Amino acid sequence: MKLATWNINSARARADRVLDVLQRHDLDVLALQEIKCKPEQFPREQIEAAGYKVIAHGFNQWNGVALISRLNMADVRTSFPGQPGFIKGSPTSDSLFLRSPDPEARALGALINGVEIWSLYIPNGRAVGDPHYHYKLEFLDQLNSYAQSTLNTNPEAKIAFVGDWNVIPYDDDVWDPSAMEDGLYLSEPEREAFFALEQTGMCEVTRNLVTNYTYWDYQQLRFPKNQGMRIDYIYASPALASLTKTAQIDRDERKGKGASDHVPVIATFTTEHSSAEDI
DNA sequence: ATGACCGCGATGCGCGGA
Repeated sequence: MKLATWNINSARARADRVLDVLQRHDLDVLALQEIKCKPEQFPREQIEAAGYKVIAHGFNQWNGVALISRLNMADVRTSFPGQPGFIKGSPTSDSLFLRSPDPEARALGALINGVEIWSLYIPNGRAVGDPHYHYKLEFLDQLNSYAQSTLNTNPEAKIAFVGDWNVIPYDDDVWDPSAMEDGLYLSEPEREAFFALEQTGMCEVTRNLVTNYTYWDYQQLRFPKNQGMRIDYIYASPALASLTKTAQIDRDERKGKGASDHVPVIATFTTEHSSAEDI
């Protein structure tokens, strides 16, 4: 199975690039973040004509996630158990948290070829100590709890958490750590919440196979100067991680007019009944 | 050139992104 994750920064503005990426990399599954539209606005015609199924989840111009797959998608869910919501004016205290009954469109899961795949858009956090920062940490903590309980029930489960994590795990994952406003993305609580997934057995599978950034800001010539950040990752459960074959980043996708500020992160797994090249 | 923010909805800017 060839799986990619990509923060597309508007599906409508980049419909042609989505189709290009699907076909250029011969993807089985593409998880998108920041589609910035409602499901009925998603540009699905060309993609479906190319033989893919599309599931989109979005409420408005903010956030939004999607799954595109040439394989069947079952058990679709638009939030994970415990996923927090955000209510404007929420207190910063962790104990008085933010549990809106309607989480934002930041998670979409489906069972594809025996793998439970989640397209995830972790909250930005805005600033250390901001209510959105606590929201971000709670989101990661609840995702961790979900992984833990799922793997407790079935240690052999094949699970993939893919997406835009908005965390810089190591200082080498950014061109200049001091450039981050007040240390957002690299604060210890954010890193601890990111790495806590490893304690459930989940493993980030691109770390040792590629060294490249996945995001370059549109401003200040960040891409030509290669001043980027590596914040898009693929976590896999033990049963899936052991099947990892390759990982890559499509850096060329950042070039030219009309690029997203993120590039696709791609991994292949030797799962059964998938594309011919996986045999 | 890989090149000097972008997308969205609502309008003539503000918000959010990172």
